[in-house]
Amino acid sequence: MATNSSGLDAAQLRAYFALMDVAGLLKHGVEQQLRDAGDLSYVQFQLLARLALNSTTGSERMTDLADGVVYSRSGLTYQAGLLEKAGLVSRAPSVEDDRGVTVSITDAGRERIATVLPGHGEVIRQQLFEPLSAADAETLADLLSPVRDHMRSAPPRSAAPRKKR
Amino acid sequence: MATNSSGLDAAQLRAYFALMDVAGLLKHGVEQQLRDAGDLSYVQFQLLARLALNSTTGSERMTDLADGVVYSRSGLTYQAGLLEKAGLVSRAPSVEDDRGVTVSITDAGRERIATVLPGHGEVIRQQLFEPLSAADAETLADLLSPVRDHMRSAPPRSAAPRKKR
DNA sequence: GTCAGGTGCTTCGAATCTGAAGCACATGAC
DNA sequence: GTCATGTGCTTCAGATTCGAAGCACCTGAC
Repeated sequence: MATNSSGLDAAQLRAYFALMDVAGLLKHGVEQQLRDAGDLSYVQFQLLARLALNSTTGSERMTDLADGVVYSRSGLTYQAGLLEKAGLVSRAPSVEDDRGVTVSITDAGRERIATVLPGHGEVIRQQLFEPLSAADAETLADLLSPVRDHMRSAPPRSAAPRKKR
Repeated sequence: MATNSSGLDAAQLRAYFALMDVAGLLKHGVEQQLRDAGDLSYVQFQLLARLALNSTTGSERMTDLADGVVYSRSGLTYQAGLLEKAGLVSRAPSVEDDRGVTVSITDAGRERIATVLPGHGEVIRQQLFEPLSAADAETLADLLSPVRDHMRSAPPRSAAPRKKR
């Protein structure tokens, strides 16, 4: 406690730094693989993966996507534009809400994900899980999943309340 | 295993996604606090903190800083420039190696860190450790520290080998 | 010495990211 | 209906990021 006034104990500090470092390094590694294997950025991969795996229809509204991925709305507009230009997703006005835009993954998008996934898993396995047992992985998941839920529930994520006018 | 070809099992997938999500959300929260409390970006905070806490002299070479923080060299040059302009850091040619630049934290830099740290810890505690027991934090640290070491040792981090000429 | 190749940092240009502001539609009060 | 307010998305300007190329110095072979 001598050299810090953060109010965190030693174990918490270790955990915090390790977590952020691992996530940063892992993102780097993954980003490289995705670029090489399928010309995708990490965000683009997340978006496609979410559309491909996380929903039965392969579509989702922009806001839900932005909230699912940790991302700003304007950034999502930008990336959705890139993905659309690449033919991996399509955008259409939402049926129930004329303001909304529904993003759908295309067949090309699914193919791209399929192309990239095996290598992706390989990188994760080598970089993240190499030093971890199967039980460790389970423990890690059990530890972090509640944290994610806690974080997601607390503050109003990407949709910050508008300022007064 | 039906819906993915990543080669990762269910627990690994959960752990991977939870890890990345938690890190992303946490970074967001921390970034906001740092901006409000001390007008620092996350990277800037990392750099200052590393200088303030991690070394006896309060100085370090650019490359070591870049490797310590997960960061590109050119990005570090940019941020070091900002920090220097803000008076939080000073740069001087290295003594032993005329190519090298030694970055040192200034008194103002130390003050800034001290200003920001308590609130920083508060955010971490609320967002990250709220759902975790003391034992959990320890477990997390023990799980992730080896992973970080593994990742740092394997690939040639920020200093990618130069291409042939 | 001197030369070739390696390393430390910066510069440059292009890509990406963000918050704030803007536009269009939705919703509810009246 | 009309109005005030809220929400979904995009646009915009500016900040940040990265990799590649450039420059200066260092190191070892000769």
